[in-house]
Amino acid sequence: MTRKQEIIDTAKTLFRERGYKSVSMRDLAKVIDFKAASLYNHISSKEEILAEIVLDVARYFTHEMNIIKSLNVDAKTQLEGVIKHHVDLTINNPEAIAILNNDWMHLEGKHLEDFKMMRDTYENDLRSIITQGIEHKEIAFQNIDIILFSLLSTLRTLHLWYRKRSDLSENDLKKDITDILLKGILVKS
Amino acid sequence: MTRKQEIIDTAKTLFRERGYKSVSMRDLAKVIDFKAASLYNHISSKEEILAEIVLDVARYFTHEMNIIKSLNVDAKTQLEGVIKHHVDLTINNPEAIAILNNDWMHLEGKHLEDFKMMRDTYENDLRSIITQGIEHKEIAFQNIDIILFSLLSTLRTLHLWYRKRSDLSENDLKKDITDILLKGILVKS
DNA sequence: GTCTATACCCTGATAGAC
DNA sequence: GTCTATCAGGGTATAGAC
Repeated sequence: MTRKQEIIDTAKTLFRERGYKSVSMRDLAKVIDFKAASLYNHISSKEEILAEIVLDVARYFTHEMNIIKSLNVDAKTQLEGVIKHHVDLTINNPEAIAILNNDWMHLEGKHLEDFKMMRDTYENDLRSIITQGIEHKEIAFQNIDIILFSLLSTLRTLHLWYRKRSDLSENDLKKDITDILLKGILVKS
Repeated sequence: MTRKQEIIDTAKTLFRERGYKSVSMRDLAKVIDFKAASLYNHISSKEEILAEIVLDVARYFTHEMNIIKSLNVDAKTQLEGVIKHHVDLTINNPEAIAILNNDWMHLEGKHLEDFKMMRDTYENDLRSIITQGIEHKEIAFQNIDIILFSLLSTLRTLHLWYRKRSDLSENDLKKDITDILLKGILVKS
């Protein structure tokens, strides 16, 4: 692991616990037994650390969504795929998801622009899947935005709950979350 | 409106937009055409402003939950009541809900303790309602914590979505949210 | 690549004149 | 009750020795 990666990993933990704005470069340096000035040999600014954390996850979500879109399967299967990769990421990188949720607003300039673009594209792609599901009568409930909102609310805050209930196996979690999110949406078959 | 209330109302807007830690007392003072020092004639610290905002909402939720518990109605009706007062508060005080979600961790001492106590009590009350619903066969899905999590995730982040879709009437929002949250949980009748 | 020293600015908060 | 002046501390970041 490079020094830069060590800095980012440490920042992930601290940013999640206390929030980006509440963690100083001195705090960060202390954890890895450095002086704050030394951090700047590996990163160019505090905001760069935030951007690496947040944009990395955002790119991952974008990538996964593109795979799902390319599969040419029905809406239900696509939604299952979306839920699956949210759960995967929640388990493998909960800090990054928490930071993305809470501190994306502290990105600056092009980082902020890129983030918003990826987020909006992701939401639009998901909306398209839902619309398709309604057209093909796979989805019963008619209000597209409410479905979109309800799905994303649950998936984006999953990390808060997995923390308390990490005794749940990955597979059980996937099954239960998929059940509760889709059974209310899908036409009973 | 007292001066103190004016300060708190202004803080609500700023804290929501930029986060508690990113808003300085000078920022706050500037908006209401004050010098920062003058704020301290009305409030004793920055954290007191946060506490007033957050604990106010927390007390409101606690109060509403106590009313619902006292009603002696079935679980479905109780859940509808919970959803209703979340929607009410989202429409009437979205800033406070956003700040509660994002910045409660910056409360200190007794304020922090009180907040956590009220939050935990609320979650336990809601869990009891769900448990009761399962026992009385009103609720089909069996995993109590997943139901609790899914409900609260959606209700707590409703403010993010109402902002974008404030064209929705209050009643339509209540109906649609109640539908999507309960139809997946309740036994088809 | 890490350190010490430090620049420069912003922070919450207080003292005391008016 | 508002102001000016100020304090003590902490923020990000850089310069330059080693």
